Amino acid sequence: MKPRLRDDPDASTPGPAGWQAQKSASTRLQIVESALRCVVDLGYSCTTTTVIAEKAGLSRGAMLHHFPSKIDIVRAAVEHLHSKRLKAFRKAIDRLPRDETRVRRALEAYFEHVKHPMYVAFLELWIASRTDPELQAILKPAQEAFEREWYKTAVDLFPEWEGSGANFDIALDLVHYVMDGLAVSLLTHDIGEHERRMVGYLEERLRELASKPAAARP
Amino acid sequence: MKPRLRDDPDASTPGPAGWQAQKSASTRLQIVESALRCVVDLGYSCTTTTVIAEKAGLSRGAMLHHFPSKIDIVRAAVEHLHSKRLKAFRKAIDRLPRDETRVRRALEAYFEHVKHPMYVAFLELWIASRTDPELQAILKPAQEAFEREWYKTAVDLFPEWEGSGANFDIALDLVHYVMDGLAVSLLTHDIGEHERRMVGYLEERLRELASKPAAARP
DNA sequence: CCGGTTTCAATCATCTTTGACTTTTCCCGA
DNA sequence: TCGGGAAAAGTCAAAGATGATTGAAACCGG
Repeated sequence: MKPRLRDDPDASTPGPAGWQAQKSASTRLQIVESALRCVVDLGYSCTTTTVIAEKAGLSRGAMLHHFPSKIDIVRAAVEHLHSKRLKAFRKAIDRLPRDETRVRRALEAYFEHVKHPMYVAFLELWIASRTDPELQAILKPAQEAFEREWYKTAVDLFPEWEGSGANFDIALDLVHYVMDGLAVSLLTHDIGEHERRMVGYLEERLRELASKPAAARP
Repeated sequence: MKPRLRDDPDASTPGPAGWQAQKSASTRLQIVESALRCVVDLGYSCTTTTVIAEKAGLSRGAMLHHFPSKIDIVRAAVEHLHSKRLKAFRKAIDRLPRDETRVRRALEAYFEHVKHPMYVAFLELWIASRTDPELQAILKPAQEAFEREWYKTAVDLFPEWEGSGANFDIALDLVHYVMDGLAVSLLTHDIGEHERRMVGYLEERLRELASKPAAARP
């Protein structure tokens, strides 16, 4: 029913060592991605070990061999999610041209980021972590790392803003808050004119903040 | 253990009809508020009938007499929450002076609104409703009603903007998205300088949108 | 004072989720 | 070819949540 591991094209470790054990990392990846799919499709509270195993195409017992407990799956899933978010974001930013369209394109890259199902998973986990200390202990450091990376990326992308004082921080905050608000809206209704117009408006505000005389950073 | 219903000071119906049945509406209110408290304190997924009854000070059986099923409690809780949000919001708006400080004060009123635990409950339910059709069927109409009311309130508060074309809509969207983003941020960390600064920035943008030449409404 | 109705309490059966345990299958090297 | 060990599958009991049922207590009208 399930193809042999050796034939599994999902194997992402091209290393020469073809251990059987090493190959079973593919199974772990399947489990982790199944868990994230469950969070997106069913919500965090319905993400039970049973459905994760079902969607991953294994038995529960097999899964609990790789991850002794549910929290271990969650931990691995969060790390995987964080890594994917970061990689996708950096990739999108790295291919931006260094011309006039940078602002617009960076905004749209970030907008794509929050439209992605990955961000839905993140929001589900984020909300759940409010009342789940164990999850919070896992998610908070990952998110803080992401935001630091985001800040660094922004500085890297707009080096000329670095000296522009508080305007730069305000711009980042503005993008952050508006995008989060958009993400929450997009959870329940499809994208429409309001959302697109807001991205356009954001762009104008960013250009304005970039050109305005620098406000003193407190 | 529980005071007699007749002595219950929570009774909000000052009508002359002192029916026993009428008074038991107080018990229903207790249950509903307990449910909302549970959503805020424990999250929606941990809001079980058992803890609701516990926090309300009744037995589970007694509670299930008033609300035959859990979804009935949720329905009543959503309606109560919606009503409370609306009333609190209108009250905050109605006492705003009609002077220059309107914009700032309206913003702060809305900020207070999203800082309130009530809004945490709403967010929890909103996220949960993404993957819970039954909850969505209850929550979505309530939220749409709230947003319509919000729009009407805004028009009422800033009548001179009504003719200012798309700028008015953009201003409302902007406030909406930024405040939602702030609310998500405030879920997990306390309010700080970033949040306050953003409210200040929002105020500037609203004044700008109000004074700028009207953009054609599409 | 009494009977009926409403409110409250307690118990029960069912279902789901979880983690531990046991068994079977498969891969690799000797 | 065979045996060791990892991977996968299946089984089990404990805990928790839900809804239904039954029994007790309080209140009202007559």
